[in-house]
Amino acid sequence: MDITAIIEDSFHQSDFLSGITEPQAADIMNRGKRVRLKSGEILFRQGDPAYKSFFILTGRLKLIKLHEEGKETILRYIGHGEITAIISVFKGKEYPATAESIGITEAVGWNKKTMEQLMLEYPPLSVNMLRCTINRLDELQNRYMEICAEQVEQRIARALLRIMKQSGRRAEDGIRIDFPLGRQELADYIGTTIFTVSRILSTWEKKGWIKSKREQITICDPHSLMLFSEHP
Amino acid sequence: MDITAIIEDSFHQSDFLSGITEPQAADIMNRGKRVRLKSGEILFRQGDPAYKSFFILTGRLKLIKLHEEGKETILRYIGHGEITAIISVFKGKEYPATAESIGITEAVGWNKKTMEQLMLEYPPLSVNMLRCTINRLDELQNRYMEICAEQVEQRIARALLRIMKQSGRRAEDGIRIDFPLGRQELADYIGTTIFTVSRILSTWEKKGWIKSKREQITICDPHSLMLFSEHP
DNA sequence: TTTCATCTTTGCGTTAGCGCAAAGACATCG
DNA sequence: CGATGTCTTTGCGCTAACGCAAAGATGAAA
Repeated sequence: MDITAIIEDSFHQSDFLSGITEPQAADIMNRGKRVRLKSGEILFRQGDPAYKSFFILTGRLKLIKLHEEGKETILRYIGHGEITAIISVFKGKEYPATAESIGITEAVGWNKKTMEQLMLEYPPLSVNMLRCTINRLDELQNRYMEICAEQVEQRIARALLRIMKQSGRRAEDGIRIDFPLGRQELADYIGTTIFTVSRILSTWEKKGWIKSKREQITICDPHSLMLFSEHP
Repeated sequence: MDITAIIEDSFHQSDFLSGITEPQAADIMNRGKRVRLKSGEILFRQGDPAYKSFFILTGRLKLIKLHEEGKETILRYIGHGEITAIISVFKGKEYPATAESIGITEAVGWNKKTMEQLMLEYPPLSVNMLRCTINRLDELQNRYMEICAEQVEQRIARALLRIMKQSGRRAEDGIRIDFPLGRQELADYIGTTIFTVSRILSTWEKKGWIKSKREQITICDPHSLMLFSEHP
């Protein structure tokens, strides 16, 4: 896919580029370094010095935080038009998490110096970055509250709905999550085990709320799921 | 306490004011509205339109997020030199949480317009706000990972240590958390119940790691607690 | 000092969810 | 096509933590 086409595509929905004209966006993208990842490659690794921020053009990243004991937690999925690792604009920081591609993924990366320059030239960028960060904080605050206050079943419902909103595509039988999402991953996203996720998805499938294959989930009845997530 | 003295005090440790000179800080503070709260008053309420950001001069806030079912989660404690509700610089947002004072608390509040003006006049402010937000996101990502990967006992240990770092004061018998912190609050902070917290603190008290009175905790042996939090 | 409200502790029964094991389903590759 | 590796399901026993109840401690107010 050609970069101008990609930019045009990302352009209209990107929070990061709001207030930026299309030619300006093209300039911004051209001044970063293009990265192409196959599926499952690591873009940056938790603990490494954070020297670049990235903007997703196509594909998707999974942001994973590793616990000492080996368990991993999925902080979020990052889709096209989104920015990540903003932390690199500050000195001496490390990446707080690992980013792994899901499917073929293209991104643009800027180092600290370039990003500082861009922020000077395009003032909306700073504010956009602040807004993006605040939105993520807000989302995580909600998830934190949920994990504190809700039972596993309810949290899985909310997780599915959240991921559906961010990455759902219409299919004939419902709304399909458009990237491979295994039971273990869902477990790592909400803080439970693969067994519990599997059991719960099974019961929902019997109720007709969802359909699922290996690493593939379709929500057939979002309404019921939503009702349940609010009044389990 | 006189405002110039307060500013001088906050000044040297405030992430929000880094890169700002003392007279500039005084100007910034004078252009906001001063607020004085008794203990337990609400500064802003979750769901209300977010029209002001606040900087804490003295005292402390508790940031609480309410769940539908009435359960509340404590997102963080905000001490002097810290800023909160940055979200108010964006249009049409609501406060995502409630801020309640702990002890007599003084703050400065700026509305969107004033804050925008200040950000133009003092460029470091934007970057500082971004850094503050990123730091908070980072802290919450850590807590999220912990709640996903660790057992209650370990999480209480980490919570105590975290709060100790942020609000601990030397006392003869250890490091005392310098604001009233009840068992229920600690439970709301890490996502457990008052009973479990009470039981665990009791065992630690028997081991001599902590001393505790009503709403008052002193960490006598931070080292043991830290070892435990890492290798339970 | 007594009263009252609030906070804390502890015992005890219950349970949601964990974690292992083993079998089944599915995709990939030679 | 069979073989292999990965993902998923399900049964089963277990335990960490919950949640109630009731008693005890503490501080503030009257």
